[in-house]
Amino acid sequence: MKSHQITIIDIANTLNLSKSTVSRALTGHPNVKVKTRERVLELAAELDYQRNQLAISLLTNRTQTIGIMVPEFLSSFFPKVIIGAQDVLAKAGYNVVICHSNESYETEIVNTKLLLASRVDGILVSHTKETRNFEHFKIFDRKGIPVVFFNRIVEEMSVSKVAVDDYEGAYQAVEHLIKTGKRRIAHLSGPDSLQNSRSRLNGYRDALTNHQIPIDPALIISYDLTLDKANIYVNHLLNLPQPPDALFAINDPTAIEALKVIKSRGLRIPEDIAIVGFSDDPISALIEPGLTTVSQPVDEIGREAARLLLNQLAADDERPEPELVVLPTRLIIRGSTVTGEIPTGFGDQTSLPSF
Amino acid sequence: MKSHQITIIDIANTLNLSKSTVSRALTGHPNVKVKTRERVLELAAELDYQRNQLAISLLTNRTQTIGIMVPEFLSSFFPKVIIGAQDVLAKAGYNVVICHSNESYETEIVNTKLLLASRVDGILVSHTKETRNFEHFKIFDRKGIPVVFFNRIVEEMSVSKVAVDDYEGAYQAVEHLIKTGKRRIAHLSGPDSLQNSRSRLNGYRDALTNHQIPIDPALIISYDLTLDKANIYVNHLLNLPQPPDALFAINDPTAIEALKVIKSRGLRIPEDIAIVGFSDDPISALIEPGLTTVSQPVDEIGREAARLLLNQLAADDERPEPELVVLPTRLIIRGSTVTGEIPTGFGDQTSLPSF
DNA sequence: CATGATTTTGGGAACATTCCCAAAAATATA
DNA sequence: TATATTTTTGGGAATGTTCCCAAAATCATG
Repeated sequence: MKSHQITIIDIANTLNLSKSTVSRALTGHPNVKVKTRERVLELAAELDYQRNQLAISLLTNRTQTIGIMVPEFLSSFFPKVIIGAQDVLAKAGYNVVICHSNESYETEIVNTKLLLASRVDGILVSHTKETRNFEHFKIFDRKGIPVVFFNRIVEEMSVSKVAVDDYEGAYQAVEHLIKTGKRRIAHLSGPDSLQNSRSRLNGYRDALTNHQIPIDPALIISYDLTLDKANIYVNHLLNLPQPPDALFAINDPTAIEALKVIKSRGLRIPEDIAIVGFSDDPISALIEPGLTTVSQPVDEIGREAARLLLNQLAADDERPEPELVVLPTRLIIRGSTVTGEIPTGFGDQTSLPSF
Repeated sequence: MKSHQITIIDIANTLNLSKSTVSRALTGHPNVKVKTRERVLELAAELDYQRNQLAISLLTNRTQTIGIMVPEFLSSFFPKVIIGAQDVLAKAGYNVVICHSNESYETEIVNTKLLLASRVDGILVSHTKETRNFEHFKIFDRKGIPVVFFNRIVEEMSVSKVAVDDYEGAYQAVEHLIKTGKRRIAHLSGPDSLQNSRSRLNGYRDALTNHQIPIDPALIISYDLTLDKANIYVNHLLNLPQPPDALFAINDPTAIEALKVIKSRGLRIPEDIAIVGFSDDPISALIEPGLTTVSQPVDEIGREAARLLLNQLAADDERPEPELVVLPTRLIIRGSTVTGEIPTGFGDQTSLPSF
């Protein structure tokens, strides 16, 4: 049983004013006597009046709400992005609704309908690994609701996007492996449906080629990011007649899974096989050996995506040109690729939260 | 520029019907001719009509939205809770708005206002470690908006709550240490403001007392969960004239921090000092040695909290009695407390997500 | 075929707010 | 003091929907 909500009419009646005047007083409209405004504000505070955003939204057709859709949020990556975006959006007066599609295309479609139904003013999206058809996002575009992609971006849609330099990150990771003397470098890649997966693969390829190392297709395995399968693929690689002496994994969870397999087989890391991941998950600094990985400015991805969305939202006449922001990556070297001076594991300043 | 939204009036005009009839057809009201309903549904589908939830909310004073407020969501704990809750709530037709207060009392107050302004139908809350005054939550109660606490529960409010058996979990953890021969067991406790922190401390105390081990106040340190301080306290404990031979930490991040310090001092785990955490964070299975910890049914906490909220929401006449659900914990034994048969680290089936 | 019963439809109020325009009040000017 | 000007206020429409009640249409029964 929700109790009666105080409305401007309640205030108007008590003060013998019209709702129009009360509305003006509360919204800071200039045409209202100072004395009257004071009386209204005082009573409003006293009654703990809260303006009903629903009514305003109905009238203005704006909900001041942004939807953020991510494929999952169990790893620290997306929560960090969300926190960054939320911070920027909150300062601009927007609420945020978070959806996670659980890497399922079906769920993503459902979420899309949900966000449409709750009449969000815009959305920030990182699509699922299953998504190959983007019609459900184009609906937003057609309705004039701005869409910004981040992390996993969609080339076929002309909207603002935030990515990191996946190509360069991968290139540097592989180059680092080459410099430590590795020659048979395997790549556990992600699904072809993900743009960042394709870019990382390209970076891997070009780094090898530019260092006159032939590309061995047997060392490139593309998989669907289902971790228990990573296990199988790593074992497969290790069982090759000519097993790899290094592994560049599409992301940290995959790299960690590989690390488990390799350790359990009694191989030495990095002497027998070196490992590099991608994203610098907090776990990567804690395991042993510490995981060399390509870090991304995660928080900044969220902030930047939010800014691009606000840019689109700000223009009330005509949509501004879509923008593409590519943020830099940075190679973090730990014990999984080098021995000696670099402390193995536990070397980094990480801030784990408390619960 | 948002484009015009299709309304029931558009449909009514096209079909020469009144908005009332169209509304009935769409909502499945029985008093409408089958033929008419078909025509309406057909046109609605064709025009991609979406009912405007804002208008309905304004009318019914229900937003079909639930707020979830958590102190942080960088660790895997709260995201998992949120996923569980969201699943249950979505099936009951509710949307979810997520707020994180970043362990800040100030932010929590701001979030409270936000949720109040967006007229949520109910809230699920785990308060910050700073929160000692709960007036901002009582406002919801007074307005008839049900509140359910989980994980960090508030004793002074008579609302539904979901907790785990912190006392029993702590008791078993400490008893396990005693059984492995440890006698000087330290406890790095959380702030006194958290009910679960107090319960775990009680479990620790009673386990010692029941095994005729005197409680040494020098071995109990209560801290504010700021991880860099954990470092200091662990060093302090190790520097005692009679250092502890075991450490029971309030949570896994604290335990992992302790593990780092202990390893860096060259002590053996568990021979010199054993460690137990609380919550079974995915990291705990990956580090070396694996961390013995008290696991909680995280997903189920969220589901149960959502169910209790739905119970409160369902009764449209009078609020039902608040319920308290206490879920069981389970001790997960790993290499940080025992040597030998138990695999050290990497022993568990963990599912890390992909990004 | 008329009358009553039932099904189907339409009109208007209500939800809380803002905004436009007109009316009223206050103030300035002659 | 009368008139013009400015400030302040009030009334009503509009937003999109549901629900109630009355009106209209259809159907059944004698």
